[in-house]
Amino acid sequence: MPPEPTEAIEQTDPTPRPREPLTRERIIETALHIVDSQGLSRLTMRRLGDALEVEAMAIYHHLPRGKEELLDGLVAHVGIRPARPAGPDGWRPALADWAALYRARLTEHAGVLPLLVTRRNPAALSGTAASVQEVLRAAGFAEEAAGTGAHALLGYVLGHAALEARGGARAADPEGAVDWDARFTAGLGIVLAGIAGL
Amino acid sequence: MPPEPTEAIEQTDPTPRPREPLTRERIIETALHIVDSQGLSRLTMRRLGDALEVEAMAIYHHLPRGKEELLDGLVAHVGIRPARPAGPDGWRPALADWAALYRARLTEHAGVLPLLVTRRNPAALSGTAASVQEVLRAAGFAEEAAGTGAHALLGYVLGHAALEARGGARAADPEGAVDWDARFTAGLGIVLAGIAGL
DNA sequence: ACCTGAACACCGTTCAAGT
DNA sequence: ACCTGAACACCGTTCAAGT
Repeated sequence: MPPEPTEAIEQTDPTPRPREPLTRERIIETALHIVDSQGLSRLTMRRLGDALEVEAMAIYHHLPRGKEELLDGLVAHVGIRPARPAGPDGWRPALADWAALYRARLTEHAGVLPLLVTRRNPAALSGTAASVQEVLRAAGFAEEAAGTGAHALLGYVLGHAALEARGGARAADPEGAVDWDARFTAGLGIVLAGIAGL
Repeated sequence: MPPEPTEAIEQTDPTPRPREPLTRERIIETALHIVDSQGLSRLTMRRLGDALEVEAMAIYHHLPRGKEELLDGLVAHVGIRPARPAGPDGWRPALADWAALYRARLTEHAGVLPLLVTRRNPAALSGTAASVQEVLRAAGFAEEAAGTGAHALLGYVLGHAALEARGGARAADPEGAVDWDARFTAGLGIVLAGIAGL
């Protein structure tokens, strides 16, 4: 018995099912997957198109500013902001939780870290700093102290994540491995204690 | 009276004088100048060759690993390490001075900041961390405390420089300009006080 | 030893064209 | 509206060749 025609076509044609439609969200998530698995330098519009099963030029229809907009999207995608705490003394655990979570996301997606430092996406980093400052201000800190604390904390988290992500910075410790979790937490304690003393 | 022949040649020939010979040092300094004035993205081997009045391919003779080696050279060129203090209590001013100097270099050459986060040049950042840790260890800190302090301080300096360099991170301060010098010094005080309490 | 010229395999992006 | 194909002006890097 000969095979049913349409079935035979479906088996030989390499792309039988209609593809999921391209969206900004799907493009950025696929790009992040490439960065995580292959590194930032291997994220090209052509390779991204391949991963999306589409020609590279189709991406420009959803991200008119091209690769610039793609990289800005990656930065915004990994960033998170602190939640406003309930009680008046809740700022310290709230910021400690946020810092731990932010650090986890940054080390998880270490490939985007250089973008945080390069991109002039004003909303990304300054918005995060503003949120931290607002938490401190709501807890009763003066404007200037809240600003100092926000930059000290965000700076520490970013910088420590950079040290971790590079795997380097072993700090004269040739044989033993550094316990980065413990080290981050200890440094975080230093910064938070210093902010409390403002 | 007709002009003296060799002089006439010197006036019409566009490249009369013998060029300074190419060296690794001169290549890296010229590259840094391009990064400072035009941005990291405009540093290309061809443009660097133009600036050196040489074909791009000549650079490979002095930097066999090509652009990779060039970028590593830039990172090493802007980095500085803390000096070992004289007295036993000198660690705090010594590290404060170093931090201020390092921050100044990083913001001056903001274009190389992304490279510090990207480059897997193990000697660059880990060597700096090791030097800071050694200053603390020599001041009597235990191994683990010295490591924590070194990473906290270096992390803060790197992260704060990143916040500054992006100009962003205005922290809910739409109208007024941030006094970055004062803010860096205040945050540095927080971190150093925290280290002293270890 | 040091530099050049031509070539290769890539990039990001445009633009007219297809459906 | 959404995607494609061909083209343009660039990249980093190689390699044989010049001096």
